[in-house]
This record gives sequence, structure tokens and C-alpha cells, in this order.
Amino acid sequence: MRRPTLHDVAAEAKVSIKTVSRVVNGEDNVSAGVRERVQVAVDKLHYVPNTLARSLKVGLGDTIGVVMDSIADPFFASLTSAVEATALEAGLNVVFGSTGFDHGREREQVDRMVMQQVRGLVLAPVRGDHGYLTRYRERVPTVCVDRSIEIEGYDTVVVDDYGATRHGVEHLIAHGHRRIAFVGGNDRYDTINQRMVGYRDCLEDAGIGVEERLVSHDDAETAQAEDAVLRMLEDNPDVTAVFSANTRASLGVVHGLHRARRTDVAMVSFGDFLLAETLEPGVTAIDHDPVAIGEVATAHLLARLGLGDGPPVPPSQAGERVVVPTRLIERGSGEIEVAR
Amino acid sequence: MRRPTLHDVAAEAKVSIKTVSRVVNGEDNVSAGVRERVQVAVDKLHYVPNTLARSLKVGLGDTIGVVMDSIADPFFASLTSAVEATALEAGLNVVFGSTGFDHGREREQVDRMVMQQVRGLVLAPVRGDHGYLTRYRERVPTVCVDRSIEIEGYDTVVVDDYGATRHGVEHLIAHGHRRIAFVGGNDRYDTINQRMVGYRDCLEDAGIGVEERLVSHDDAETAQAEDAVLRMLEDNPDVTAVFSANTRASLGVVHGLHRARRTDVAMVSFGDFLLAETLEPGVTAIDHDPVAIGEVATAHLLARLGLGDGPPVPPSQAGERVVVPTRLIERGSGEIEVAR
DNA sequence: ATGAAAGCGCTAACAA
DNA sequence: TTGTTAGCGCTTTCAT
Repeated sequence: MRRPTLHDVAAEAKVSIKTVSRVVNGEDNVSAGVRERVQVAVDKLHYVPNTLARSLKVGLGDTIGVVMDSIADPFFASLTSAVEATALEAGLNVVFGSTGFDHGREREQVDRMVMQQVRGLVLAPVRGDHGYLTRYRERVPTVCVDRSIEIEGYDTVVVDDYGATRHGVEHLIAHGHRRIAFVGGNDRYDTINQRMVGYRDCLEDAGIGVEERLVSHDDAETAQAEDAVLRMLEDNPDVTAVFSANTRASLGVVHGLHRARRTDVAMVSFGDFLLAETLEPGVTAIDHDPVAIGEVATAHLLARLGLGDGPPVPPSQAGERVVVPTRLIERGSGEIEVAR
Repeated sequence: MRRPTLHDVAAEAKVSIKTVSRVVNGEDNVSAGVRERVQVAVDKLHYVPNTLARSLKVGLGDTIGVVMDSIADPFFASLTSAVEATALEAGLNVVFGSTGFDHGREREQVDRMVMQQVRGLVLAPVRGDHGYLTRYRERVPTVCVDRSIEIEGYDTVVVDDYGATRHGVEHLIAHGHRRIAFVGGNDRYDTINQRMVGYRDCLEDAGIGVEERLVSHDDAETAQAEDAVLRMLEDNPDVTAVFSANTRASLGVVHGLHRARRTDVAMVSFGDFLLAETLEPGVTAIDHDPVAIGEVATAHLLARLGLGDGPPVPPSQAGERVVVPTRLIERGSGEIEVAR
């Protein structure tokens, strides 16, 4: 059963295809009688317009693409959800592709989406060469989220990893801590590296200095972070506080502290999570809100597409860097005073 | 700057557009010399094929659609992730649309995707009339996930909400519990209603009987569930165990029990969550694995599209109902014996 | 091995 | 108000 086309509807209603097109698209210059007849034919045949053909003709697709590490990651799930909600208001569909942290797959996904004629792209870039993107610059406005790329000229929406981490570490220092461990690092993530630098600079500037024995590496995942924090506390009994560099690691740190019954150890988590306020004590967290990032990024994209409030922004003007504010949510774990 | 087409490449390479098409599609009947020349032109012009035009001509799109409550919900995020991974292997892109539990929006999303010529659909149906789907039956294979619809003839992949709940409640009974509260209900969700029935039947069959004072209603969200469990324990001091009917509610129940310092109260959660094993005691949970649901559903869809292992399955044969197994993960909270 | 022509379903431009 | 024509970028069919 072939799907009906404008032609079929036109034959059924005994009008020209253009008239059907007018009715379907809600144009007003059609007489009520004809409109009615066409509508009946449309309903009878269950006609559904073919947006592929429409897009081909008009030269503009009706989708935007979202390329992320993994949609299963709650952070990116929320981000994507915000993108979808914002895009929907502008009448755009969302296609999704995950990279699995693989730069080659990122490129494949982007290429596929460009072939699919996406109007624009929201991309959480994997580290690597993004030169391939430049050929699309003029045609497919692209906004990077969460992380930036090594080349100029792309709008980017990030949080201030460095500054927010300094804020978190300062918070611990303000509560008397001097031996602050860093857990949850991973060289693969530029964002986490920024947090590491923030941690180091903050301690240096506070005149405390960094002790490498307190810095754990390559333990960004939950299980690794749990092991790491247990080892850290074992090897360094003088540690009084832990800064966890990412959400997944924080879950492990929480568990580790709990298992070791170290309610005396303070903790600040970079990244908020669902049960953070449910735990006892609540986990003090730096909230980097994926919804805000998604909304801001999509708003930028829509502006570039001329679908925002203002006029379309030409590609030549791209390259803006938006820093979405973070906030430190005090819940108890970060306000534990150092034991005297 | 117009994007280059086959025409442009053909002109550049001084061949016909068909030859370019052959090279781009990797057909073999092209001489090495010409192939080389075309390839150079493709690279020089940064030619990217237009899959919209291709799909229009071929009559088949290259995407499947996923329609869910919300991508921000971890359950559906994982499910969608599994769908994407499976679809990608078959060379299909994924478009995503959320319903926000609104039946009207479900229909809008489905309609949009059909217009976009999706090859197939994975749908978590919102309760309501799905008659509108039948017109697409022949053209767009559709698999329902997590919930079924009121009409026959659609493949459905669900978990055994009823049976799994019975299993969970039996587990509590086996540990001596008789006063088992039910928290986290919500009439809007058929799945949760099934769980409620399972709870009731299980208690009846065990000769315990249902006491309505132990059944809380309309508290499916975290904050509501927390209030509900606190009220429940206050009003009914004889309660020794709680069955939480959904994951979000479980977070509230955990918090509530914690706040009330009721480590003597047993708990089983329908739905696993990230910190379930991190808490003390670990939360015994019925795991309904979204990844399994997503994979099975997509495999079914691909089979219907003729992209699976076997031959394409005609729409007339649709209507299969797959029940993905669940398991009860014992972590401690469900094994608390009743206080004597 | 290569090419010319037709047409997928639609809309823009232009008649009538 | 309604209809005709051309053509979006591609693949298919049928030459050469």
C-alpha cells in the first residue's frame, strides 16, 4: 500500500496538487468549498505530508542534531531534554547521536547529520582534531556545549570549571581544612583537567601548597573513586576533606566515606546528584546545571538560524563563549569543620 | 555559499553525475582513473551527499523515531541509549521526541516523525486513544515499550510489573512481614497500577489481606513519597515493611525512613537506582532493565524492517508481546526481618 | 565503463 | 481563487 501523495489527494478531490498543497499548508487563498473538499480527501486517504520532499524543495531541513558522549549519562540526558524542549518551540525536530567518547564516532555522527541536512548542531566535543568541522561552518551553525574545541570561531556554552572548583576548595579551606584530597580525575576529560588546575591554583594561592600524595588520578568512575578514597584515607590519615571532581566519582566517594565510617571527613562534589540531599549529611555540591546549558546553547543556535528573537547571526560572528554560572549548594558535608 | 551537489562535483571532475553517484556509493563499475578524479573533486569541494534527496528517491528514510515521556528520566534515557546503539549498527539514525505524559503531544510527535518518513517507531505510549496509529500500521512498524496500548496488533516489550511486584512482596512476607505498606502509586501510570494489583493479589493469596490504611495513593514523585512514608509510619506504627512502586518514589522513601531513623523497617523498591547499593543498608530492588527493553524492542523493529537476521516480518504478524525478565537484587533493606 | 533522461513529492514562480 | 511548470538532489532505467 503506497502512501498517498499530493497527487492522490488532488485526484480524489478533483483539484490541482497546488490547491491541495495550499490547504495542507494552511494558506488562506482557497475558497471554503474547495478547502472542505480537499480536507475530506485528506482525511479519507490519511494523507500525511512528506517533509523530506518539502525540505528538499525548500532547501532547509527541519531538524537539529545533538551529539553527546552518551544519552544514558544523566547530565547529557538533561541537557538533551532541554535542547529538545527549546527546539520544539521553534518547530524543529531533534536527532540524536552518541560518541561514546570516541573522536572518530563523533565525526561519523556529525557527518551523518550533515548529510541529513540538519539545520544546526549542538555538540559536546570529544577531544581531538576538529578541523573537519570547518567545512560545515557556513552551512551548519554549531554550538559546543560543556567542552570547547581547539579551534576558534565556534559558539561555546560551558561552565567555569576552573573557577567553580576554586570556589569549592576555598569553601573547604574556609572551614579550616588544609589537607584536602582530590579524587575523581581523568586525563581524558578537559573539564576535569580544568578542575584539577583550579584545585592546584587555589591551594597554592592560599599558601597551602599542593601535596601530590593527596591527588588521585584516573579514578573518574564510581567504583574506582570508591577504592581511591579508601586508599587515600588509609595512606594519609591526616586528610580532613575530599574534593570530588565529578558526579560519578562522588557516588563512590560517598560510599567510601560511609564504609570507612569517616563522618569527620568533609566533602565537596563537583556535580550534583539526585540523592545528594537525602544522604546524611547532605552532600555539598557544585551544581552545573545541564538544563541551563542546553537552553542557552539552543537559544544561541536558534539565533544563528534566524529563529530567535533577533535577526539571523552570520557565521562570521560566531565564536562567542558563554559561561553558565554555577552555585555551591551547602548541604552539610562541605561545612564539616576540621577536627582539632 | 551553496552546498555542492553531484552536479558540481561532476562538472569539476568532467564526468556525468551518474559516475559521481557511483563513486560516492562505492559501486565497482568505475575505472580507477575516473574514480580517482572524482574523489579529488569530492574532496576539493567538500561534497557531502544529501540523504534527504536520496531517501526521497529511494522511498525509504534512514531514521527511526523514539517517543518517550521524557529523555531526562534515567529509565528512558537508558532505554533510548540502547535503541540508538542497536539502530546505529543497522545504519539508522535516531530522532527523539518527548511527550511529557501528554497524549496529544504523543500524537504530535508521532505524526511529525511519520511526516519525516521514519522507517519505524519505538513508542512508550501515554494512556489514551491510539486509534490514530492504525493508519500508519502498514507503513511504519511500531513497537511499544514499557507500556501497552489498548488496541491489538502492536509489538510490545514490557516487564512483568504484576509478577515482579508479587515476587517483591512475597520476599517481604518470607521475611516475616505482615503489615506491608504500598507507597509510590499514581493512577496515571498503567504500569504502576499493575504493580498495585500485584501487591493486592499477593497479600490476598498469602492470606494476609489488604488493609487500605497501608496503601498510599498519588505519591509517585520523590517529595510526595517522602511525605507519604513519614505519614504512613506515624499513623500506622505497626508497619514493618514498605513496598515502593517506582524508582523516584523510592528515593523519597529512603530519605523518609532515614529521617525517621527507622532502620527497622524493611523496604523493597520497584526500580533500581544508582545509589541503591551505596546506602546503608543497601536498597533491595526489582531491576527492570531499560537496556534490555530497548535492545529487544529495537531488534524487533529491525526484524520487521527486514534489517534483522531473518526476512522482513509483515505488519499482519505484528502483535507479539515480549516480557523482559526482572530480577530481585537483595541488598539488605528487603531482608530485614520483622521485629518481634 | 559511462551517460542521458525520467521522476521521487513537494513548493516557488508564474500564469490564467 | 485556481492551475501549470520547473526543479530541489538524487537514483533508476535504459542507452551507448
